[in-house]
Amino acid sequence: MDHPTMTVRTRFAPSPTGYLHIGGARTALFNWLYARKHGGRFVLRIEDTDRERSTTESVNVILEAMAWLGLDYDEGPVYQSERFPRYREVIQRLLEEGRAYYCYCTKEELDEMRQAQMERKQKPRYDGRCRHRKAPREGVSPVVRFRNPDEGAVIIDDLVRGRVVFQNQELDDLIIARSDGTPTYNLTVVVDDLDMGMSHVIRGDDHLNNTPRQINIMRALGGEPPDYAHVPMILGEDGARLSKRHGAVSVLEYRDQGYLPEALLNYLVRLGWAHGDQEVFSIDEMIELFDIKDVNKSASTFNPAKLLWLNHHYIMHSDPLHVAHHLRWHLGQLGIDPEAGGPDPVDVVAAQRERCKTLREMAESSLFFYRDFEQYDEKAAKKNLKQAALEPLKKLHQQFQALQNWEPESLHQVVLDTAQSLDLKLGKVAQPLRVALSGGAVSPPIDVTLYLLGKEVVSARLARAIKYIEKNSSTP
RNA sequence: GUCCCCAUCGUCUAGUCGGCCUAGGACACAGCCCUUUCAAGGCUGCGACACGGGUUCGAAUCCCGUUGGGGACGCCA
Repeated sequence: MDHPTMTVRTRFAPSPTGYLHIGGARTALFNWLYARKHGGRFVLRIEDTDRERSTTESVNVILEAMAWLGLDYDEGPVYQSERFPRYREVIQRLLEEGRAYYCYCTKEELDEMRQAQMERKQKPRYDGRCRHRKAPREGVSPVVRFRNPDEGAVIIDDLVRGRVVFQNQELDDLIIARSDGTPTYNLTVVVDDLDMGMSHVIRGDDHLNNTPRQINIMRALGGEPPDYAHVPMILGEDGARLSKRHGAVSVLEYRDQGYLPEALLNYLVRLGWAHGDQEVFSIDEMIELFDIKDVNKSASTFNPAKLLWLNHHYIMHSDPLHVAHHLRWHLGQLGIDPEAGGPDPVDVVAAQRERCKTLREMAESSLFFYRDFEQYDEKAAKKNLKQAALEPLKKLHQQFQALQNWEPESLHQVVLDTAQSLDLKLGKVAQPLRVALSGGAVSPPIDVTLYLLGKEVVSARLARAIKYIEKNSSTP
């Protein structure tokens, strides 16, 4: 099976008509993993033969998403729009060899035919009425159809589905060139998979039905079909195919929401594939353990909650340096330049990672480290910044100003001592302090928060809080 | 409608050739513990072999059917 002489070549072939979605990303991942595992080559091909719908903007978004995911390709991107001469040549050859013919049927005629077939409860398919037409029809620019075999069957030994058999009678003569001469999908895929020497075609389940047609064209061209692997679809929570209405489906949207690429990859690889009870896989482990033959046959439902859990896991357990790299980007999105002042993002990551499931969330709840908050959280202030907090805060203010070494341990001791000396429970001191410093009721542990903020900022914010209490709790 | 495919907890899944499965893990959910906030962490609980027939000493695992779901049927890819 795995001939050492035969190098594995896989490809990801999106059509640039939108963003890179979750399902496409998983297909890309599977292809990438398979190539990497076998020391093969991974090719990126842009299927932009439909000029109406393809945009360069969409190409850029796809490339950006691939780069963010870290799915690097060894060849490409190859643009099908640049290979039209080659497709024309192949179409011409099929025409000359009688494997294809011109069809002059109008769209109206075809619609009629289909409708009639539907009414007869038949599968709508082209009946081949132009197969033997000799003369062109006036005023109609023809399409080219592939002449599909009438008899026999196409057997596909799919790497994930097993053997699937299609009767040629079920297939019709599909269009391989539009009336404007441009090639269609089923032709370009075949030509490219052959020309590019693909050894394995790993793609979505929705292409399973196209496969026998493609194999027939390949054979007509004298080519040997690659191995196919049709991976199951990803469904939304309502059981329908995953789409925009199920929430975020674009890869870059996940980036923007604060997901780590490795978390998304890890989630995706576990959709339809498992290795025992293991849930977390590093990229290297995926490459080592993944095998397309182990992919499940059934569709799986996209579960955002589990992705979120994985993301949190990666935030907590990855190298803080790495997480900080991504956090910087998110801080930047919020208009913060961490280089311009404030704590090192690496320290922020260490302080925040338990309580933030996304980097976006972490960036947002870390804003107070980098700039003054506008106002106190209403509830938190009402509960904590009241008369009773005045004395503790004043005392803390003094103590901190007098403190020589600004370290978490000594800061911790100050808070402890203050509470003790005032005969208060720790919460009565720490919580008002937290609100004074962060503006809200939630922050990293108070000593860490103090430490990261620095003496100057702590002093200023305490002064602000004291003033706030004095102003607000003075009864008129 | 026709063809193709699929079927284990709410979700992702484990379940090597049928026995070790009174079906395991993870997410979610609930409760308890820990606790200076929020978390994190620990423990416990809830919860599935779609249904009906076979085959067999024995089936989640094999066969058939039913039902349910998905996909394809385009001068889209």
